[in-house]
Amino acid sequence: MIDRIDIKLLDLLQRHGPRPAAELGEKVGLSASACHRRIRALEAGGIIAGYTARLVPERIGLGLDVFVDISLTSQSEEALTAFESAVKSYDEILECQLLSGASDYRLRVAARNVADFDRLHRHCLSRLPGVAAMHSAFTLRTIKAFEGYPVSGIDERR
Amino acid sequence: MIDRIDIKLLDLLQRHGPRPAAELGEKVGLSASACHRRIRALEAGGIIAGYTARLVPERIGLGLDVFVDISLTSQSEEALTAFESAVKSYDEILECQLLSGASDYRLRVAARNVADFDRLHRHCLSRLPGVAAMHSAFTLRTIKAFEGYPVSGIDERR
DNA sequence: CTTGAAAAGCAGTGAAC
DNA sequence: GTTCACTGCTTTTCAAG
Repeated sequence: MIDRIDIKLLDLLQRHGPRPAAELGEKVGLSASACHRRIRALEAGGIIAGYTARLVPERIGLGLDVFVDISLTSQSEEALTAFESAVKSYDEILECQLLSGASDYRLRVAARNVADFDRLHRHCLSRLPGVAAMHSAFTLRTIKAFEGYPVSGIDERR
Repeated sequence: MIDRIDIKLLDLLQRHGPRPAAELGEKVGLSASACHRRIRALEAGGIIAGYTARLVPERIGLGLDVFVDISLTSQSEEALTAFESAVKSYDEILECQLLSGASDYRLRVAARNVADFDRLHRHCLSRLPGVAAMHSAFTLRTIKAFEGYPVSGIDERR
């Protein structure tokens, strides 16, 4: 269902967005309309969820990137649900996963600076329900920022 | 320099990508060309780094999301540099940060499944230079996936 | 059923106000 | 910041493989 050309397309789309489809077609050796059809198919097939602008966090004043690991006092269905819906309601929480291992949840938070993180901590993190312990780790330096999934290996992976 | 309209624009661009600028303009109360000019200014100002297609990892066979925390045997300049350039060379490593706290580095890795992660572990992680200890945490469930920075608070943050 | 060329429509782009 | 006009991309159509 997904062939080499689709993989190339996905790679280009991840790197450069939906810029002139004709150009994309040229790069993968496809006519403009054929390329257009494939992209629409990838969108319709739920492989492409949508398109976004990649913002530079420093340039919008969000220079501090923090991981917050949290364990809960209770693992009951209600406790998890309450915690998760609180997490979803805060825009400042960028990501949240339930992890294997020691801590239960890992959040990712962006703040302007340490003082702003303190504000976030009081205003948002401390209001999350059922928190037993919280541990923050600051990003000192980003070696590699997320820039898309490795798509070239899809065929080997199927 | 960045006003309310820019903030609205950034928010829309993060959510929906660079889709018809005329539509964007309408939503923020701007003519098509005024909107276009603002977007170009945001791009030229380095606030917008580019555009990407958001892929659904499960649909490209990458159902397993893993954090790998790593500490090094040496903190020397050379050791850090060697480690970091190795990290950058592997496409399978999606992200990498230098963190405060116990572990030195945190990587994020996407794999097809547990067996594929094992392959990655042997083929890529174990080849990183100067690793003293490695600890992996699997994402059991994603409560909130990254969908852009909270842009509405920028003006308060300046 | 799929592909590519061409036509029609519409959005992006720049100049003038 | 807006209007207008033009260029060029996207999208549809249609005919051929």
